[in-house]
Amino acid sequence: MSERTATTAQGSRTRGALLRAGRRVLERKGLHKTRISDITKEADVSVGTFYLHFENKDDLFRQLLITVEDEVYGELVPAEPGAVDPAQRIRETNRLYLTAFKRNAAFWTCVEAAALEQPDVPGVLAERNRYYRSRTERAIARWQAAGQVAPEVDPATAAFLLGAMTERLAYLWYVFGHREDVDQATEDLTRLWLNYLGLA
Amino acid sequence: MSERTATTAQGSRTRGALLRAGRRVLERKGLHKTRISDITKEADVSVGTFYLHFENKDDLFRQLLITVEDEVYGELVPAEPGAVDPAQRIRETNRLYLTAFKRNAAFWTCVEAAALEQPDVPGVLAERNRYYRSRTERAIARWQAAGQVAPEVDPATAAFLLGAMTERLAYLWYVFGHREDVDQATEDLTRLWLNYLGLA
Amino acid sequence: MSERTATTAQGSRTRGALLRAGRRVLERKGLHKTRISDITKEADVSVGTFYLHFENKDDLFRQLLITVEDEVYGELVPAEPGAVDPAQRIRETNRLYLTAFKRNAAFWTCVEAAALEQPDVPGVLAERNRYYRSRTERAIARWQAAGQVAPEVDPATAAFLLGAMTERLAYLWYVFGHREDVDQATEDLTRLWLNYLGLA
Amino acid sequence: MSERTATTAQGSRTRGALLRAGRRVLERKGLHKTRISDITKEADVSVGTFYLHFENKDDLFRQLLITVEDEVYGELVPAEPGAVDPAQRIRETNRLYLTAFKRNAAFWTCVEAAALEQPDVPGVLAERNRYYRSRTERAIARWQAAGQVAPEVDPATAAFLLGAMTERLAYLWYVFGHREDVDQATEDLTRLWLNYLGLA
DNA sequence: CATGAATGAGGTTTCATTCAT
DNA sequence: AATGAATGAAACCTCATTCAT
Repeated sequence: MSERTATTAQGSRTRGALLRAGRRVLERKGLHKTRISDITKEADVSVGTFYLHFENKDDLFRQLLITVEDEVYGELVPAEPGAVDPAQRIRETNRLYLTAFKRNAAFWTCVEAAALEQPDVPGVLAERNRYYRSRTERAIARWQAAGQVAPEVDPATAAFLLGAMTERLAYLWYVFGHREDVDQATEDLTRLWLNYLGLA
Repeated sequence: MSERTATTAQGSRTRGALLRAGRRVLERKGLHKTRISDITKEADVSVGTFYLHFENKDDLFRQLLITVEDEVYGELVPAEPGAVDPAQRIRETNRLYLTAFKRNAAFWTCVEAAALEQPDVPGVLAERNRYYRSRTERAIARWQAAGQVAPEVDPATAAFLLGAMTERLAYLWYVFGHREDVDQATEDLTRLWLNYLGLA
Repeated sequence: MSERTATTAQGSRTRGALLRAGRRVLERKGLHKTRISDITKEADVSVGTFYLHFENKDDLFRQLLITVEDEVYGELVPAEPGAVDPAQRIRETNRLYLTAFKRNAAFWTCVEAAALEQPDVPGVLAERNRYYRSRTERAIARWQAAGQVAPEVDPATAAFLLGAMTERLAYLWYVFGHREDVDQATEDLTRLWLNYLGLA
Repeated sequence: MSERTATTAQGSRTRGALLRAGRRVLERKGLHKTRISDITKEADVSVGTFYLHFENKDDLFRQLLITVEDEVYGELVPAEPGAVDPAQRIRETNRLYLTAFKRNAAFWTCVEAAALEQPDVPGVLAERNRYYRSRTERAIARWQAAGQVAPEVDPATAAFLLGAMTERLAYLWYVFGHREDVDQATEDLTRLWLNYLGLA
C-alpha cells in the first residue's frame, strides 16, 4: 500500500515533506492530539495529498519510526572499533546513546505511546533492544575472555538488565524530567555499568 | 473539582461502581479506545449518571489512579519490620513490588499512556517514586552505618538508579513481554541490586 | 396545574422563595441561560421541589410576570388624582413609568425575550398596553373637552403612538444603553408628549 | 474568524446556500428552536459542511445579520435626491422603511432575540441607528435653515426620539400585531413626525 | 499528482424531568 | 413536602476519509 516503488521526483519530494512535517507536529502535539490536517498544514499540502502517500496516520507513523530508528542506529557506532579499555568503551557508548536519545526525546514520547496501542510498534522496539543487547552481550563475553570481567557474570542477563536500566533512565531524565546535560548523565550511567560488571 | 463528597449511600455506591467498571474497561480496551458509554454500560447506569460523578474521562482516570496507587502502596510494607539481613530484605521488597505490579500491569499500561498526555499524572507518578526512593535511600544509609555496604556508594544515587531499573524491568516483563513467573524475576532483579551494592 | 389553592404555610413559603430566586437568576443570566437547577440552587431547595410548585420554567416565568406586573401597575397611580395641569400630570406619570421601568429593566429583558417565543406572553404585554392606552386616551379626551388639547388630535391614535415611543425609549435607555438618570430622561420624554399634543 | 474567504466557486455556493437556508429556518422556527441540523437539512448538505463555513449557529447568524442589514440599507435611499417638500420626503422615507421592515419582520424577530444574548448584536443595531439618526438630524437642520422647521427644535433630540418611535411602531405592527397594510401605517407614522416637527 | 469541499459516523456533554426514599 | 440520584433524548462538534475537479 504505502510502499510505492516507482514514483515521480515530485512525488517523493512531497512524501518526504509529509514525513518531516509529521515528525515536527508529533513532537509538538503528541501522538493523539495530532490531526492529519495538522500534518498537511505543516507540510503545506492539501489533505487529499496525504492519502496519496500514506494509508493513514499509523502508516505514516510506522514509516517515520523506521526512518528515525535508522538515524539513531547510524550514530551509535563508536568511533574507533579497535580494542580499548572496557570502561572507556562503555562510557563512550553511553554518551552516544544519551546524546541521540536526548535529541529524539520528543519523538520518543510518541513512540512509547504508540507502543501501547499499535500492534507492530513493540516489535520494532524489541528488535532494536535485541540488537543492542546482543552487541553488549558479545562485548561482555569478550571482556570475560580477556579476564577483565568476572566469570560468574552471565553476559545475557547483564546485557538485558543494563539495557533496561539505561532505557528507563534516559526516559526519566529526558522525557519526564527535563535534564539538559549529557556529561554528568553519562558519568552516572557509566558508574552503574562498571559497578555491575565489577569494573569500578 | 467534580466531587461532591457523596451525599447519599446510593450516590457513593454508584460512584464506586463507575470506578470499578472504569478500571475493568480501561484494562480491556486501553485508555484511548475506552468510551464513556463503555464505562456506563459496564456499570449498568445511564450516560448522564457518569457526569453526576465525574467531569470527564480524565477526571475518572485521575480518581482511579489515586485509588490504585493507594492499593499498591498499602501492600508494599514488608512483613517483619525488625532488622534483618539486607539481601533478605531487598529480595522480599522486590517480590512484593513485582507481585503488585504484575497484578496491576494492565491498568499500568493506561497509566503510562496517560502520563504522556495528562499534565497531572507525571506528578502522581513522581511522588510515588520519591516515596520509594527515600525509603530505599534510608535503608542503604543504615546498611552503610552497619558496615554492610561500602561507604563509597552514594545512597541517593543508588536509590535513584536501582529504582529506575526496577520500574523498567517490571514494565518490560509484565506489560510488553508476557512474563508470568514472579520467583525467577525476583531473583534476577535482586541479583542486580546486590551486585550494585556490593552485597553479593 | 400550577394553581394549587390550598397549600401549607411551608409550601407557599417555598413557592415564594422559588419565585424570588427565579427572578434574581433570570435577571443575572437571562431567560435562556437560566437552568432550573440554577433557580433551585439560588432558592436553596432541591430540583425535585421545583416540580412540586411549577410545571416547568415557562410556568414559573408566567407566574413571575404576573407578580412583577402587579408591582409595576400598583406604583403607577399618580399621587393626587384631582384635576391638575396636563403638562404636570404627563410629567409625573412619565417619571413614575421610567422609575419603575428602570428598576425592572433586567427582568424586562427576559420578558421581551419570552414574548418572542412563548405564546401567552404577548397577550399579557398587550393587556398592559391596552390598560395604559385607555387611561391615556381618556385623559386626552378630558383635556380636549376642557379645551386644553386641540380637537383635531385623535385620542386613540395619540395614545397608541405616544405609548409605543415611551416604551421603546425606556427600552433603549435602560436595557441597551446604560442610562442612569431619571430626571433628564423624564424631561426629554415629556417634551415629546407635549409637542405632539400641542401643549408645549 | 471562521471565514476563509471562499477559495472555490463551489465553496462559496455552498456557503450561500447555508446562509439562505439559515434565514428560512430562522424565520420559521425562531432563533432558539433552530437546530444546526435543521439548517443543513434545508440546505441539503451534511452537518459537517456547516462547520466548514461557520463556527457555530451564532456565527452564521452574525454573517446573516450583516447580509440582511446591507439589503435593507441599500433600499432606503429615497428615489429623487433633489430638494423637495419636507412632508413629502418624510412620508416617502417612512414608506420605504416600513416596506423593508415588513418584508424582514420574521427575521427581525430573531435579531431582537439575539440582541438580548449575543454581545455583538447590539453593536450592529446601534450602528444602524446611528446612521439613520445622523441622516435625519442633517435633514432637520436643513429644514430649520430653510425656515421650514421651528428653530427651538433640537435636531439631535428630535432624530433620536422620532427614530425610536418609528422602530417600536414597526415592531408592534409587523412583529407582534399582524398588520398587513403599509399605506395607512405610513400615514399614521408620518403624522406623528410632522406634528413633532411642527410641519402639520 | 494535487486539491480541498463534502461527508457522516461517532463521540461528548447537557439538562428537563421522574421517582424511590 | 422535600430530596437528589438517575435517566436518556437531543443537541453539538470533530475529523478520518472520499471524490469530483
